[in-house]
Amino acid sequence: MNTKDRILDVSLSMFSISGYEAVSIRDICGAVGIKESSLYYHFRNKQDILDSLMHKYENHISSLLHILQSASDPKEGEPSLDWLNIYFFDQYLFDPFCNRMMRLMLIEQFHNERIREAYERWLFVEPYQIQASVFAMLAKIGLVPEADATRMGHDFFATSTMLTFKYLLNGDLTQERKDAFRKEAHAYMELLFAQLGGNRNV
Amino acid sequence: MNTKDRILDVSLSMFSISGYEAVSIRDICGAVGIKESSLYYHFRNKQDILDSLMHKYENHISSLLHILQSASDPKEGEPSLDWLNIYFFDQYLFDPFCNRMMRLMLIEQFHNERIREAYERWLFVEPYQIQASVFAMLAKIGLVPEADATRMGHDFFATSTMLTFKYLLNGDLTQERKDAFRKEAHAYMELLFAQLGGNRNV
Amino acid sequence: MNTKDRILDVSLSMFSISGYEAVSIRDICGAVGIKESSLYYHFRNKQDILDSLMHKYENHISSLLHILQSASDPKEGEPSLDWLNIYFFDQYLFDPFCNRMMRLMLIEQFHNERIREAYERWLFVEPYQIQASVFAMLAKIGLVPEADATRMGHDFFATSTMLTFKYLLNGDLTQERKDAFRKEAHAYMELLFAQLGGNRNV
Amino acid sequence: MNTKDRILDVSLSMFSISGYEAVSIRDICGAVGIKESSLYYHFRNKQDILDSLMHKYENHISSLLHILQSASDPKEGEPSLDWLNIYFFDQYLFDPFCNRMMRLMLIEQFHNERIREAYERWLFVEPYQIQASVFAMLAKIGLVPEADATRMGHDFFATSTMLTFKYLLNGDLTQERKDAFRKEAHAYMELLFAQLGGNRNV
DNA sequence: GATGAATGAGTGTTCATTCAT
DNA sequence: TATGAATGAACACTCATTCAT
Repeated sequence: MNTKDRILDVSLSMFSISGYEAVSIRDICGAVGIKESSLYYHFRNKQDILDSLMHKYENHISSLLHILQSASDPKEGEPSLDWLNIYFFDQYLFDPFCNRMMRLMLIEQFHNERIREAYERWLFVEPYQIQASVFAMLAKIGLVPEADATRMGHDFFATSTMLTFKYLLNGDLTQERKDAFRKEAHAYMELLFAQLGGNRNV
Repeated sequence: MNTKDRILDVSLSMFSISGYEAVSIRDICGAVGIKESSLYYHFRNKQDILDSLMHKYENHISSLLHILQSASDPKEGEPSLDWLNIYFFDQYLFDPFCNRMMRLMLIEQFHNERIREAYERWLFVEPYQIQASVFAMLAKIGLVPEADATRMGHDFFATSTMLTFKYLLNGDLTQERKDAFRKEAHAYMELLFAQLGGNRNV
Repeated sequence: MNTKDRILDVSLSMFSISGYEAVSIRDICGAVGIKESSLYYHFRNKQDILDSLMHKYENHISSLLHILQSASDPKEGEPSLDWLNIYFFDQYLFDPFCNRMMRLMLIEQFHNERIREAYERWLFVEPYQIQASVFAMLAKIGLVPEADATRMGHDFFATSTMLTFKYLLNGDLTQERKDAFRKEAHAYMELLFAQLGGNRNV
Repeated sequence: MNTKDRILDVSLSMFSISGYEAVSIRDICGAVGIKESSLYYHFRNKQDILDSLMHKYENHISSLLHILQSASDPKEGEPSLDWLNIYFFDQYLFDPFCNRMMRLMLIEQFHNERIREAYERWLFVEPYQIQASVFAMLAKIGLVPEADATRMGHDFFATSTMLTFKYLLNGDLTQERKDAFRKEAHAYMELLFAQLGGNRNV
């Protein structure tokens, strides 16, 4: 990893825990192992680091969404818990970069308008829309009764949001927390699909 | 309001938006209208302001819980939407002091162990236990089937937590956000109790 | 002298020699004998020191002009070399504060518009107008032929300006330079009035 | 123009306005369009740029003096306003390089001994000697009475020095300022020679 | 000729805090 | 209760400069 990326990496780790203001350029450079003046070769100023992180996150997310979009295509039949585990949990919610960025947006939501909008968008608006389109798709392919799709989507959104804040954006992201999150999420999914009766590979 | 309380008030307003580190003694004193040196007559240091806020919040909450406990006593029959509106929404979630304190704990959750514990406790642990005891009570008085009490409690907790983070701890606490919260919460309650059939004054 | 005035005094000494940019807050505070942070109790920032000096100079000059105006009133007969020595030389051109301020304006004429205007005004515009009014007065009281007043004023202005730049705003303001200035100025005055013939107390 | 000359050109422009200290290597390289490290291929350090400028100026001046010396030789009869316009005004006082160098020496007169000496020499000593020799020559060829030569020389020096500081080393060197300078200088020359009576091509 | 990457020293400025009054 | 004056430590940042490529 080059110096610029190491600065970004270290900055994100620190910002996502202590907040932007509480982390000094000294702190970052000390952890990266460079002199303070060297940082300014790579970034115009402290704010530029934060902006670069936001930029990187937005790129990351949009490429992730592209993968998700094709992966969620129910060509192989139907969504499975594997899909949830691999794409949604491991590659997004549990992913260190994404997780730290969510924490950063959470605690720095008032830092500037860009972060506010990103926080609102990626923690609430987009997740809501994604579940809506997923459950609409499930209804279309007959896996979920049309009449229940909206309600089930709401519940799913509420539960995954609550679990995210409770386990993934609260304290250290330990294996215990990931496991607890996964366990409760899976239990909820079982319950959800149990309501539908029938046998399927959730 | 005396100087000490004005300092606390102003500090909370600022801390809950910008975070502890980003707010300086200068900022606080400027807003209160006193010189920086005067602040040290009322507080030992900056941390002491934060500690006092936490102390005040804990007192506030415990007196609120006492009221709630007696008020939620189903002597008058059963819980109603009035109860939810008055005690839970207006006096807790929407209350400026409580709301700001929740924001403060949210964005300063890593500041020290006390705040971490309070955040964990008041945003996740206690709300979960309260709903659990409420739904247990509802089951005991026959309003809710024993078999459904746990699941309904879970769902209620997930929904109210999600709505809290989405509407009340995200951006300014405007009337629009309060209304949106109330509307969605009530709609959810209707749905929840509709599952039970029967007529009641929820 | 209080701290604020000592800061101004030291700053002027340094600014007028090395220029604003070349003098650091560290330099100033070192010479004054205070810590750098203490300076910011008295001045908002470095620029504020320069602004205060300009403000002080403008006040000083205008009060000086008031005195000059009444002093130059030819009630006692006519202007004399004493008047020139006391009011114009000693209290203005040779005065350490005024002299340093002129140097400062000279070398910092491009620093900002305020200094540019002051430089233009106090080194060229006002001196020209003052000599014009003085020679007009001399003509009115018959000391100088009407026909020669304008030309003599021009010459006087040219000579005193040249001498000022050559001796008083060039290198250290030593006694030698002051003496050289006074000598040449007096010689010029003798010459000037010699042209008029007659006997007078110049 | 090669890179080295472009650096000198840009540096002089900036130094003569803001002063040596206020102009950074960054500023210069930004304006030239090279990276900071590249500058050190052409100059040993920042001071070396200033030294090169002084060196260039001294060369320029001495070659100018050679031309002047032969040109001022009254072989063609006598000095004319053309001579003044072409050699003294256009090629010296108004010349962008010379003008900027004079400003630089003016505002950086305390930077080091070399600049102090150059300032003293080229703004006061040499101009005084040149006029002295010119008027001596004029006296020798009978254009000016022996008795008046010294006084006229003094006056001429005073006026041209004053006009230089007032119009050419004060603010931007606009066409207006050049015109004002030329107009006043010519008017003064007319006056000076008018005193001598007779007819000549000044 | 020019540059990418780095650095030690220094810049102006703000920080929370102290203390005599 | 409140403030004027001060301070050590830290702040983000810029400086001129170096050196391998």
